[in-house]
Amino acid sequence: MPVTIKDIARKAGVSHATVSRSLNGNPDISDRTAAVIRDLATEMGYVPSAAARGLKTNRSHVLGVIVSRIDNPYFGEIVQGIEDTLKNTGYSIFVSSTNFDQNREKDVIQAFSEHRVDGIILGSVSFKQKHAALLTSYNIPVVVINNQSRQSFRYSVAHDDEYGARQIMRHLLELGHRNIWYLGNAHSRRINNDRCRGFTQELEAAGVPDPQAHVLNMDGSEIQDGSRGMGLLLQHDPLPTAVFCFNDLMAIGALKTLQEKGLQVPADISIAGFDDIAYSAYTTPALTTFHQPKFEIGAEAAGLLLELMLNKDAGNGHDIAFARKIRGQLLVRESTAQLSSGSEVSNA
Amino acid sequence: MPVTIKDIARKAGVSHATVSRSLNGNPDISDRTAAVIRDLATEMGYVPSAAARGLKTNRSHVLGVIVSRIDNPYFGEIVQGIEDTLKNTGYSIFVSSTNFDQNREKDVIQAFSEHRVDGIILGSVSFKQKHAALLTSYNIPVVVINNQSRQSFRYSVAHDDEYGARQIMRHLLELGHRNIWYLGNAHSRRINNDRCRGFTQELEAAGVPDPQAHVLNMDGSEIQDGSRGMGLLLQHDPLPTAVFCFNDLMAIGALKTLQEKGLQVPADISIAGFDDIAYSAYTTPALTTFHQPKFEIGAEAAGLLLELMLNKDAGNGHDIAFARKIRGQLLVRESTAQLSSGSEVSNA
DNA sequence: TATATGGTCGCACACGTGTGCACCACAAAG
DNA sequence: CTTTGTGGTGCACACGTGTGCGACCATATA
Repeated sequence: MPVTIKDIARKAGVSHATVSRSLNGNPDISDRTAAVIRDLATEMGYVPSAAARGLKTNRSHVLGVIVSRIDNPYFGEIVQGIEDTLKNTGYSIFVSSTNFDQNREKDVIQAFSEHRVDGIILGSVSFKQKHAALLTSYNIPVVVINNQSRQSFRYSVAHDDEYGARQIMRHLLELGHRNIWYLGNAHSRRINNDRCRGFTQELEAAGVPDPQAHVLNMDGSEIQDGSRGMGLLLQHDPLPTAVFCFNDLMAIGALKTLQEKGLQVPADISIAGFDDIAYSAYTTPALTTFHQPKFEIGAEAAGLLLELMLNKDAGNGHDIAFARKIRGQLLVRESTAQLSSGSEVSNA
Repeated sequence: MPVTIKDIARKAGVSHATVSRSLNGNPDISDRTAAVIRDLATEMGYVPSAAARGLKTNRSHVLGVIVSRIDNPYFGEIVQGIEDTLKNTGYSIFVSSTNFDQNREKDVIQAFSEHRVDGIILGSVSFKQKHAALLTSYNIPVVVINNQSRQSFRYSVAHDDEYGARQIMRHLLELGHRNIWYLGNAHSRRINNDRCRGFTQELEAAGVPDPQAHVLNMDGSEIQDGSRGMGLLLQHDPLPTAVFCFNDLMAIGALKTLQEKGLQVPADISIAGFDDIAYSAYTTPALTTFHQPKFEIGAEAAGLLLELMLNKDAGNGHDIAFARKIRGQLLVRESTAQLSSGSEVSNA
């Protein structure tokens, strides 16, 4: 039903080839003819068909983005970063969530490949090995963000968790704390390892013996995990003077437990989170945390993908692996404080 | 580069037409031939081209979703609802954010129409009249969620804000409160009007004189607006015993101000929010609010869109307007409490 | 045996766009 | 005048898929 270049050609008394060339700025066409046709096109409300164009050019001008859930604010920021860097490039993006479902993973890949997306950004946590291999088997660039699956991808963008953990620890150490615990999450191995490594290495550098003894890993990273974990830590004697939590959600859970037990934060215990999710600024007390620049990570991934596609067009082999680490920033708020001599609460 | 039905045809010794019919389940083809071809297709890793198919069938199997920002958790939940209802229908979705930018609005519409999306869901706040008209000028179904623009659309899904506001107010009235204020947001006219109407009507029904005198509208709905608004309310004598805030963000700002001023919530003042955003459950005290079912709203919009497209295929004129209101649920948490006789704090 | 019937399948065209090559008109050079 | 060059445009095919129509063959019926 929409007007086609043939309609324009008929009205202008030329062939559709001439219309095609005119609208694409082909220099073979005389300026006068091109101008006439361009005017006619806008007047008739011509909108090119991406399907037909893609059929010829083998480029869909569509990118696929896969996350685990879109209603997770963490991914929301990443996707926003992707979209903002893509907005003037002529690319549209498919957004799909796998919801941790393997069948869904398969369906999403199927849909993406049917539409011949020009590239894919993988922002999901786990991705089954088989599906990851399937993805790379198509000859299109794939960029993975904070890769969690066993499969390692050629192009990746990730947050530098170890660096972030070190900053958190230096902050706590500067405040005078030595009896610090790490409340971790055994489920996300890679991330947890990086953050835990930052924890132990800084403690060792400060001369604290056996940091591994001060690590407690939970089976998840939700609020209730933090809450329960803090309950366990409160059974130690002497009590920790500071706790570094795997992420902000767990820190919020920790705050809740401490409040229930009548302990003051940060007077009795300092609490630090990680990631800087939106509402960590509005807890009481406001959470000290490490800002993970999710928006920038998404933007970086999109930029990398654009570059890869450009190279592909230019015929350059893109066989150089590329792994970019992005660093965030320490955010000192109200949940951490100087270790005061009286704050060593005994449990006896 | 991918295998086509012609490749399969060559290998099977049949015409590409037979392959096409086999894969589409056309009964003209013998079961034996169809089975052979289907096996061959999967073996060769055939993936149909959506572009070529769309060119013939005039159906792209793509839907467009427009929101103002994806990193807004409110829209994140809506989009998740849309995606979940669409996941087994064979539709993929473009997600674009306008970011309140008119040029961006235009670009998004352009991209959608080039790709010939089969339908559009509009979850954005404001949409310029001209662009809204442009959208409806294409002959594809458009469903609008919580419409904020002047343009009225034929098909809409919206949250019943007036109903929600009434529930909040009945809750406060049952707790014994009479000196209740509404802290509103002048910027979003339609929503604010609905919520404010619920406020005034319930107060009138309870016999409270001149409810309009207890309305304070701010120029926005962010945390700082709630914070500032509560500061203004604290200059009244007698102080309100309860405040109904336009949304949760403003309520959080209000909580912050009260905490700074040393007032207890809910002992001194009860606070209620609206929308039930994720972190309203983790403020101290946890916020009493009204749960707006964003996920269901998105799902309902997607379902409506599917139905419209089905009718269009069946040739039924879809000229009956359809406006669905969705009702949420009161969520009583810790920020509201019974009016105690001693809680009438004087400002003198 | 001739005809009708029904089941299978191929031919050929179409969708909207891009592009190599040939063609034409015209100007400049011989 | 013919030849050569050049800028502008059309012809025809291609991309991958769907589909109306007719061809072909096997079987049943008269």
